[in-house]
Amino acid sequence: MKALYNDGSVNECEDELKVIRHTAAHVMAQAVQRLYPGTKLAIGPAIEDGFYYDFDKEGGFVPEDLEKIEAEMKKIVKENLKLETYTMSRQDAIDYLKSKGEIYKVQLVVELPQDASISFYKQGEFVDLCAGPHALYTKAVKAFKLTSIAGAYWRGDEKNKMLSRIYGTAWESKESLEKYLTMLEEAKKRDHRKLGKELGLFAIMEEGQGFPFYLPKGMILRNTLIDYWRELHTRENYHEISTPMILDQQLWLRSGHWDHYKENMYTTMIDDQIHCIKPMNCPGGILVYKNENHSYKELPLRLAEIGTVHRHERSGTLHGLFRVRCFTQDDAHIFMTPEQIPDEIAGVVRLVDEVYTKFGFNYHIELSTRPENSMGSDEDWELATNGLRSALDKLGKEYAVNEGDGAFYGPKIDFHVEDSLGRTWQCGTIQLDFQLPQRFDINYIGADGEKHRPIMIHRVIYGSIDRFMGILIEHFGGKFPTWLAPVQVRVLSVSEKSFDYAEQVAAKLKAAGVRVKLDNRGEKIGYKIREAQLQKVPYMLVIGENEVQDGTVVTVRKRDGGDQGTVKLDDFIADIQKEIADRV
RNA sequence: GCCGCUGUGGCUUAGAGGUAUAGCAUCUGAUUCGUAACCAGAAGGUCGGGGGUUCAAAUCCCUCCAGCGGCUCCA
Repeated sequence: MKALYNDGSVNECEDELKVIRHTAAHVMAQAVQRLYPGTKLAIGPAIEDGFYYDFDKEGGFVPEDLEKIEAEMKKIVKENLKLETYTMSRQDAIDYLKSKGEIYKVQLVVELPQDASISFYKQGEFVDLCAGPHALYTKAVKAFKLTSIAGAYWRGDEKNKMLSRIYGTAWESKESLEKYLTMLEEAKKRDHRKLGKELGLFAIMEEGQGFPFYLPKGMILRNTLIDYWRELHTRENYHEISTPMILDQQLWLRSGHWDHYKENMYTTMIDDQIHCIKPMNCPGGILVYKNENHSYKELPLRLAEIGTVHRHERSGTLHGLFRVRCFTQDDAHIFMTPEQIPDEIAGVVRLVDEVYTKFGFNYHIELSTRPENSMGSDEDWELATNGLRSALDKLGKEYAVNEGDGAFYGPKIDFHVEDSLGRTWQCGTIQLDFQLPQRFDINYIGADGEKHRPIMIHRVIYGSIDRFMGILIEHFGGKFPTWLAPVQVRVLSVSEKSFDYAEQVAAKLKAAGVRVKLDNRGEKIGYKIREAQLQKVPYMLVIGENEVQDGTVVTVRKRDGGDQGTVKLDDFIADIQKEIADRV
């Protein structure tokens, strides 16, 4: 596709969708200004999957406005206006925008570098300050839909005025648009908040905003994840500990959390002394390390903790299990010598890879560097950042760099998993920390008999077990593999004549370590199957007179494969036990 | 926190100033049935909380609470 660049040239564009979406944003702004004269424009970029434009309009927009705007946009597309571009001198641009009352655009021009070329794009009566590139004609915007209205601060700063943002999506063809909208529908069906309710996994109540309740079935899923985690960490020579939920404020002053994280911490008074509900497990882990003397021979020392933390997140940011105020980390703190850094990082990266692969996730890695408002010296930060970088390079892992997104005590490697719908979520992280060992003055005795300072890694694999569960629910759409399924088998009797045998079958399965539920209600078999299907139980065993007569067989129905025919109960048990043990 | 929208029995939902809809789930009875919903009946709601307007409020107004979308993508 050819695009119009702001030097006036027409060239093949690199990113067709981006050009279409950016032009769609202009078409939308044009439609809005036609329908609601006096509406001021802020910014309107192309984004992933679509575009938005921020408007300053008295009274904002209501949902019905979207239809009107969409209709006007279709008109503009049909008019097939030609896009033109031209530049203005700085002062002319400011004067022009001022004359039109576009105060936000004026501000944008004022903040542009002195030597910047100030370009405008024009289509019909509509003119917008813009760097382009854009489509040649408005008809390029042929497949679009406005999706939502939202508030957004001018320049993303909450001290500024709240503007009205309209989001839309735009594609190169009607088919792609349809496909995208279908994907959105599918994502909605898989929403973990919806499935969590339907499958009886967890609940969030008004009485505890951001504090999830786990229901019996959710608890099975959660414990199964923890069992798997424990097995791996035992194998990898981690030592599991548990540290208190509430600790004296002095600890948090020393760790630096009080300075850097105070607004997110809950506190409580104990005997007139401020105590903090832990928002992180690290200070506790350090106290455990400090509890005794250590030799270099013990290093690396890997202390793991299934640690529940509480953080005050702003009410508007809460979201199901993805963003909560109480969650449990599969945490570990590794204390080591500087020489051990590369191997330890590599070990964690391999472990993360093993776990994510087990769940069928693809993932990508990001390296986050020093943020503003961080503690420690430049040298330490550089050393730590290079340590992470070289570990990743040595492993040959590809990664993106996220400048300024590190923790306040050190740089980090983040793992972003991609679910079955192609969305990504940050889960695992490895953080290198030179600060806390200093602050707590921890050390080990080296081969030279002298004290040395260990280096510390903070790492999680699931991240938050709660969030990971939410991701798993959406990733599998509630259809968990057998080893994770809260109920693995439902035994369904056809009629009263098979109640007794059904009960025996269920008892045998239970004894074999299978999570089984017996359905001996006086309902038709079709009804029982429907309910088991809706609950997404992997296996259903239909028990009727045929099975009773033989006395050793069951008829198997699979959640995804339907009727599997009749097999020996012992064979079924052996197969499902293997499936569960292999965690496939 | 901020902006916008929403809030009706456990769940999904009708209702837009005049006595609270329906389906699913629940309970009771009947049915004994072979791969996604058998039939009949019953019970269940101070319409998110509080305040106001009105002869009369689920419905209009104020306020608080909660949920949802967004506030990161920078002409």
